[in-house]
Amino acid sequence: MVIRQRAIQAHDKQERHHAILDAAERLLLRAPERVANVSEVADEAGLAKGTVYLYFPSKEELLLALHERNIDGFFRPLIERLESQEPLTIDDVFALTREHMVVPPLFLPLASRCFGMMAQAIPEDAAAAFHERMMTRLMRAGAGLERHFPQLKPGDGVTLLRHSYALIIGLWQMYGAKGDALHCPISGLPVGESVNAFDIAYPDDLQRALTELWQGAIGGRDQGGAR
Amino acid sequence: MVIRQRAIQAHDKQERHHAILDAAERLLLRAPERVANVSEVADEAGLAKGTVYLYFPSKEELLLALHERNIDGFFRPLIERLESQEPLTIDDVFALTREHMVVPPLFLPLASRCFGMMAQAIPEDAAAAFHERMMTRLMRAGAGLERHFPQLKPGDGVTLLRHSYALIIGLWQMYGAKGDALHCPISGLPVGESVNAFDIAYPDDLQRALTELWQGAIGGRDQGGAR
Amino acid sequence: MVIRQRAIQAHDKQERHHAILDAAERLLLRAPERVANVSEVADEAGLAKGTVYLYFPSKEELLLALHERNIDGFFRPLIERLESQEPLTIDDVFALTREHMVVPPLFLPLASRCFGMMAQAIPEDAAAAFHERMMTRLMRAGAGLERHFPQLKPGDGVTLLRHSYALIIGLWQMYGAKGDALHCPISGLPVGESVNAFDIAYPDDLQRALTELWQGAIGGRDQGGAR
Amino acid sequence: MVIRQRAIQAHDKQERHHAILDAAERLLLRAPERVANVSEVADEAGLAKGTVYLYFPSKEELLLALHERNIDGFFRPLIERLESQEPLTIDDVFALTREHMVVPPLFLPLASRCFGMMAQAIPEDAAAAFHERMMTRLMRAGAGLERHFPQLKPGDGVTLLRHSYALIIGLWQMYGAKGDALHCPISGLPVGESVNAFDIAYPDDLQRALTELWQGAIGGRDQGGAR
DNA sequence: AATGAATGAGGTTTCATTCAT
DNA sequence: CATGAATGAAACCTCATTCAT
Repeated sequence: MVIRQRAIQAHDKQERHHAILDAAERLLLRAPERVANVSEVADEAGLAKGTVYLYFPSKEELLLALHERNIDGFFRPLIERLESQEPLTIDDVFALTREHMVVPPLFLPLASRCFGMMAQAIPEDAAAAFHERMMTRLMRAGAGLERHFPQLKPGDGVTLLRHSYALIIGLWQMYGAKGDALHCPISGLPVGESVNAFDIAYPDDLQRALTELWQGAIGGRDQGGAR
Repeated sequence: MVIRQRAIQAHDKQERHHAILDAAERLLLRAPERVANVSEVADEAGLAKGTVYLYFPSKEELLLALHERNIDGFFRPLIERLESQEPLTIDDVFALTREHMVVPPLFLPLASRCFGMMAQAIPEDAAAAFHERMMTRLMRAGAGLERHFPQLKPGDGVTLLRHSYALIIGLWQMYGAKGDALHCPISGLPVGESVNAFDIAYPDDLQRALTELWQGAIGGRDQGGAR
Repeated sequence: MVIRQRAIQAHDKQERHHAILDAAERLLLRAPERVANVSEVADEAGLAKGTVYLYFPSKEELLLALHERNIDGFFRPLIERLESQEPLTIDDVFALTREHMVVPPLFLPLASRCFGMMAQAIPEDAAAAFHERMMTRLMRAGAGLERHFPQLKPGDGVTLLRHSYALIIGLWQMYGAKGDALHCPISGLPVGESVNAFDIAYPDDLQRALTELWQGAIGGRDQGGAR
Repeated sequence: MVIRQRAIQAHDKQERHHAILDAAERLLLRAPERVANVSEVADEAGLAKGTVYLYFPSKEELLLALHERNIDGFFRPLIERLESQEPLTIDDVFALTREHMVVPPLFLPLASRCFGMMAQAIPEDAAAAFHERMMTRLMRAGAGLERHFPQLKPGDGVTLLRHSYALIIGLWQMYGAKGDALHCPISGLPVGESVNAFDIAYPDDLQRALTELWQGAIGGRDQGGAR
């Protein structure tokens, strides 16, 4: 994809921002385990290497921006749903999770990588700004959760979201980058034919784990959304 | 540390194996966030770089071996306890977890790193062998768990261990390498003073998360160890 | 600094020329060791990067123009003084040198840098033009010198100026950018406490060196200005 | 030149050290104005890039080492001569200067470049060590000078060497990298045919400048070596 | 068995300059 | 005239691994 025009309007810049993220996304989809270098991203976006650095201060912040876009793709509909009047069950939350985090092939690998990055490769201030935005999302969603599930005491909503996220990421890591075949729970390696006792895929495994977590936190799932 | 000149006896080789792992462990303890390079490990072990490669086929497999040693430090006492006649409560399991996984400063950072490695840097066959050994441990522990907690159906023990492990790792990653201050659940960044609603440390947070998971899986914790 | 929108009159162009040089000068004063990049110069001048290139064909020629302005600040009063009827001593020349070359913090670092540039970064014709202007100044000053110091044969005035300039620059380089503490004569490094035999600062050191040079060329300094 | 053997003996390492310096020297001779990159140096030496970094911690320190080798080529015979019983004239010193600093085509360009480097690219401790060695040489030579020229008071020998070195470098810079044709005294540009009033080459010009400097410091040259 | 010298791929970022608007 | 978005060359250094000794 070759972009010919210059991005002079703020609007065009937004668009170019997105175009670069899109390029990174395509590369990541093509080879999720590899960390594409900026050269490849630029090529894929039809831009010069230097141009990418006009839009993102470093490779790491580019990846983080992509991750945040993914995150937003989950939180935006979740919050919207939570803040609507329509009642909501645990299964509705799980469905949203599946739709926006589990099914998109990029969310989990990228989230996993971003954990490692934040600590070392993202400068303090950029990290703090990202953090701020995350917190806002999280607290809105947590508060919404508490409204829909009266069993949750103040603060429990955020905690539950946090624990769920931990489970989603932690469990995903056991399954490795493929995400469909069963992997060794601790090594993350695919289970060979000789040991197929736990023949279960990540989505179902996660569903079960989350159910148990939420059951422990909220009680029976049937109570969800009760007014 | 001075090493005997040559390791010819099998026993000596075992010893040198351990000496290298010890060296890697010391370096990792000294700087948990850094990945020591092979040179440093060799120096620390009082050996030459090439010698390390006589005992470990690659840097990654060295780290994996260290991780497995840590894992074993958890599973050995757990299985021993599970296979003894003495009754056991959920809290006993949690206490073992804390003692062997949470408190040792190396376990979690290394486990976290190994997840990333397995997918790309460990060759198929080495991974399979590691996997085989892990499976054995896991199934013995899972079976023991099922014996002690009759609410668990066959296979549930292993599943519960697996989900717990996911939670332990996933949650730890949110707290970053420090492990004491609270970090943003999604960014992994420390929570500033302005947002201190979740002022809780990893060990307590994990305890709560595990409790809810096990409660969901087993029922009230008071039922644990019931005969 | 706000600049009038467009420079159409020749006068406005001159003004903008100066504004850019002023900006470069301010930046250089702020961080003498750094080479400011064109972006910074443009920003400091309140202009766009491209605009700088309307006034200077390259970054190097911009620096050279600034250097020439500095040079002029020395030659103009020197020539004026030499061409006046008032008698003049060696010390008068040294005082002018100190005032216009040694004291201004920019002269020497910039002169030093320009030497390196001329050889490789300035195109032939621009260099020749610069050269032409320099020659004019130099010969006028040299001739004036010969008038005031009859010991000097024709051509000696220019030569003496040339050698003095070499000494000024060469010695300054030994003292590095700081210019106050003594540095190793050959390495340019500050002399540590253990070797403080030559505890002397650049201005005094230079004074002594120039005195000796002029003494060798002219004879005793007391003969200067003799009629 | 391909080097096949490994440098295991200390002696071989010295040799390889030299081989790398030789390679850098050849490249510099081929294109004095260019700064060869490490890749090229390695190629020229018949080694891999990494190997060069085994012997020199950085490109800058490599160049500095080359410069020091040059410096040594001047100081070693100078000191030897000064410390021998044989009488010595100013002209003898000038002859040594010419032979070891002016004639070798690399000395001056490299010295000039090293001035710029020391300030920013050489780490403190390496610079200090270099400095220490320079000081030793300089003080031995300065003391020897004072022995041969009794007009010099204690400390004057070093000072004179220092000022001479400044003149050598400063004047050379005016002549640019070519070193033979006349260049503009201030711009460093070659003097075109139209302005050939100062038709003199660097070696002669330097000779004259040094003569005047030493004359100012010591007195008539005929007094040199007088007992 | 042990050593450690040699290898060389790999990826980031800067910034002078151009040119479409 | 003025802008500033886009370009892309250029060069560094690290370190896992190999293999000659």
